[in-house]
Amino acid sequence: MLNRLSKYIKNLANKKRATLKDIANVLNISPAAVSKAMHDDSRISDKTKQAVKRVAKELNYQPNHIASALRKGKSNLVGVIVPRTNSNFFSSVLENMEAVLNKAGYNIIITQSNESFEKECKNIDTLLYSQVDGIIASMANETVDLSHYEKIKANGIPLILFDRGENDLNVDYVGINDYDSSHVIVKHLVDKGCKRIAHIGGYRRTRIFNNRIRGYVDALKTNNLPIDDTLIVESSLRLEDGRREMEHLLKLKNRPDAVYVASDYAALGALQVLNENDINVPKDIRLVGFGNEPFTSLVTPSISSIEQHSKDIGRLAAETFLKHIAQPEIKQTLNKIILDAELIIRDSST
Amino acid sequence: MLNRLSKYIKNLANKKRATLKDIANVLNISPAAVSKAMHDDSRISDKTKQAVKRVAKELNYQPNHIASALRKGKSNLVGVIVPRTNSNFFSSVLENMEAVLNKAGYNIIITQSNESFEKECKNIDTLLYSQVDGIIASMANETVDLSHYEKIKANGIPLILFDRGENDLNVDYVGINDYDSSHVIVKHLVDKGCKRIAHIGGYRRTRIFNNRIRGYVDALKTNNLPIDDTLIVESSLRLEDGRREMEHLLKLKNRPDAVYVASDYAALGALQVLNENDINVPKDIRLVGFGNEPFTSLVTPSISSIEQHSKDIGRLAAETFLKHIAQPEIKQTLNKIILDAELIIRDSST
DNA sequence: TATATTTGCTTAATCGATTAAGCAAATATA
DNA sequence: TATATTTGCTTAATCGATTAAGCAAATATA
Repeated sequence: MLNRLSKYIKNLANKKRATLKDIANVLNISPAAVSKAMHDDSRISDKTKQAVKRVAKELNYQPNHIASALRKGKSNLVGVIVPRTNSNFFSSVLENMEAVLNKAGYNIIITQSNESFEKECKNIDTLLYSQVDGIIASMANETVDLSHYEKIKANGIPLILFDRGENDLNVDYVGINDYDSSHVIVKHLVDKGCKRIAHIGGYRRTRIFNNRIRGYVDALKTNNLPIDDTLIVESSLRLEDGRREMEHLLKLKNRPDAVYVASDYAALGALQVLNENDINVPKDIRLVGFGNEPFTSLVTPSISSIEQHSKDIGRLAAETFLKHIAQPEIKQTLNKIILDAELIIRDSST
Repeated sequence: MLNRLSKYIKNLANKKRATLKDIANVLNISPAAVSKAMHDDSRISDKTKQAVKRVAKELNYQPNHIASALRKGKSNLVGVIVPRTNSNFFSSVLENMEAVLNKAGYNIIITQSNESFEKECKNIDTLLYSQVDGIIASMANETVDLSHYEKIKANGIPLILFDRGENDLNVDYVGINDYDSSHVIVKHLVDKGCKRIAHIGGYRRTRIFNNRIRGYVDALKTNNLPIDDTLIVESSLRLEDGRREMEHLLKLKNRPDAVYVASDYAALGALQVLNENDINVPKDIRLVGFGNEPFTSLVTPSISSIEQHSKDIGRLAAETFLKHIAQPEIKQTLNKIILDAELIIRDSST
């Protein structure tokens, strides 16, 4: 046996990787016995187990996950689709998602849609080809047609959405409460004595921005404030959109005394315009952003913002996937996990 | 044949996924012929190809990449290891890397080391188990021992390092020229009339920070400026480190007239201290950071910084991998691609 | 017309790991 | 001592796709 072993070790340089069969040959037993020994099957003797493990180490054996995936019909891969990774929110979600899934023996394949419907379709195809055991996704802004997501459901693997979801799909969802966030912000500003609160929002056709606008309008009603359509604007919420809309709001006869911006980037643009016009923030106009991007605490004055709990969202989305895997009999139904948003109050609104 | 087809379509609900065999059964030909037809083999008639493709569509056939990977000994997966995704630099690298690899039919598995040596070892094991066709990595700060990277080379798959590399490994590397970057920065500050240039750097034990310090010292010599050890400090380069070291520099009898900080976060901390002490930037003290983080253009005054060409690094690392795959006969040798760093001049140093 | 070549497939093995079924030897139980 | 059970393996099939080898029919060439 020692001869066989040393022969095999010599061949290591030539051979690619050791397989179960190689170990079996060294020990003169069947590959089936080796497989069982590696998995500590109770019907294999301790003596054999020890021998197998020793030889496995000696040959630097590494199991071929692809072969095992094919046989078991399980790849231990989870596909993830995000609009982009180049954002603090999404990269933080991914980080925590990965941590949870890794612990459970899963790896993730990350793909980006770049907010494009077409790319999103391609990503789904790619992930299905790769035989992923499930898909966790946040929808692109462009996406309206949902047939490609139905394809995932038709494949019989779990689909979990986060942040950007869609009720019609009837799948699990993890996200924050956009509607309530607006209430928290408006209440905070009212408490500070604000009476004319403007809202620089996103486009209503995107669910999350629509919810923020609805929340804003309802919160004004709740606080007995009039609704003034000139104080509600829709935009793409980039930095320059924030600048343009803030300049516009400053030209109004009756200026607002607070601005709630639905994105931190646009909020920063608004802040730049306010600073340039020597308008004191927060004394003259109070400002609140959304997303708690790192720079909100770095600029002067620091910007109050909504923390989206990216860590929890990543963790919960991963755990939801694992729950489905553990109990495959449970049919996928609409099961929403909505996290309470948290307002981080900084200098711009104190 | 129509009967067979409709039978199969009916079974779709029960059956998981259609396979080559299913298509073969419908058309009453062999699975081998179906495989060849799908790949447009010249020895298959057009009639059969059309029939196969029609039935494939009808049955919603999706090739099982795992089976094909096992047979072909090629997973079309590339493993990537980054210290973290939660950084503008790394997420941008990943984005561009993915774009190039996707086009070539590869998917990427992203793992994070969190700057931990132990996690990095685990990541490598995971990726090797997954039978990746290659690994692209940026080393954790903690990593000194390189045996786990040798394991990748022993496996016979290409290894490409970027940003954080190591000469001893003798593998391809893509990164910027840290040493030259320091020269560019020092020259810029000298051109602006600065005579006492301080350097808040990282720890010398990390290769890239060591290179930046060496570059700074040599550039001072080149410009006939004296080297003053009180103006060189090493730190972890977080925001609070920048604050502390800047406060320290301000207490010197002979204050610097410029500060070159080896990270944007520390540079921001330094800027905050300067602003708080009513020191005019750039008039009294000029400031330059490193990394071109998005916030450098957002703060007041905006911070000059070094663009690390994350897009190019991602693209080049991916292309280097593809080159190795295309020409497997080429032995892996030390092949460095060093990009010229670009100084983005902003208000803090004009 | 006789032979050579091409076309269009089939057959059978393979990539590694896993598992149901089964068998002989060892041990336990009646 | 005779039968039942347990232990420790082996045999053989399987997961889907791919491919080398081969064969018969069709077509081309001499």
